[in-house]
Amino acid sequence: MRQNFEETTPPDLGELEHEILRLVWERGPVTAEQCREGLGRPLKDSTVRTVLRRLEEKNFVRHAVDGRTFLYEAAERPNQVAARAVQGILNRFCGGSMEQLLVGLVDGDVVDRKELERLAKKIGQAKAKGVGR
Amino acid sequence: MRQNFEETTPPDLGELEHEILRLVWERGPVTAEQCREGLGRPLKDSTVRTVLRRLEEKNFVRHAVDGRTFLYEAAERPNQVAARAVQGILNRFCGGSMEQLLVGLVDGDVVDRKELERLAKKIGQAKAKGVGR
DNA sequence: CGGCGTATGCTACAACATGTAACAGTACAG
DNA sequence: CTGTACTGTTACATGTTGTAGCATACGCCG
Repeated sequence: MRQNFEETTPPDLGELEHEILRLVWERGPVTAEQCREGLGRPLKDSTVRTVLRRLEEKNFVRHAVDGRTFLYEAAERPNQVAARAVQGILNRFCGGSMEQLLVGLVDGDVVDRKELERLAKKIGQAKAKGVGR
Repeated sequence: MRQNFEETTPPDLGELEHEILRLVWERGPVTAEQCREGLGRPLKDSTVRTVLRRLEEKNFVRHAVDGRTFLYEAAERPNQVAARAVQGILNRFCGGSMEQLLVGLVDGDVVDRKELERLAKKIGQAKAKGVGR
């Protein structure tokens, strides 16, 4: 009965799932084997495959088929996943108020007041600049 | 092996834990019984007590003793919990870059570009206003 | 004083999530 | 046609969360 507030919260990811997702992000399309090599620990490839499959079920990655090998790539960019996660937090803890959230971030020293202002301004000005999808 | 990235990520909360925590926030110090009444569903009081105890273990609430009754109150305000959660996301998905996070929020339509700028400016100006702890 | 009602403390248990892996099946290289 | 490299399926131990029962303690009423 994992949390799934208003369909926006990504399901939780475990530590290993995270590590592997990170690898997929960093190294573009990867095979399970390449993933396994990228990890610090020596895990069986079946382990890595299982995790990749779960990540795919959760729609964090997809795979293409190259010959008979799966090439995994991320389904979303990290900051989009982050955005969805934040959306969940926003709803859960801040009653949807972005202002409350930002105030919390500043109060909690997650970001400096001035820094936030600067970044927001910067982003605000970079209008429909082709950074997006 | 629940995620606990750099000691900043709050442990996950289940749906019921959330509901109850929300009640504690909304109704100030409450007894387990009052909590139970506040819930929509009819849950046994032992259920509510268990959840409250777990919330306390996770440091989301504390309790004072009034006679032989526990009065639960939140340990942190919601937006502080939110801030810690966001900190975790920031580390996990954005390599700690607040800019990346904000860009994601705007890209993902979690907040409007202009709105973000407006809020940031507002917060930036409300200097050491006595809103804090 | 003794029982009742009300709280708390401790324990339990099912369902699900996650880490970890074995084993089976299958298709291509030689 | 046989081994090798992949995928598909299944399993299992642990930890988390929802949900609750039972034992126990303490003060009040008669």
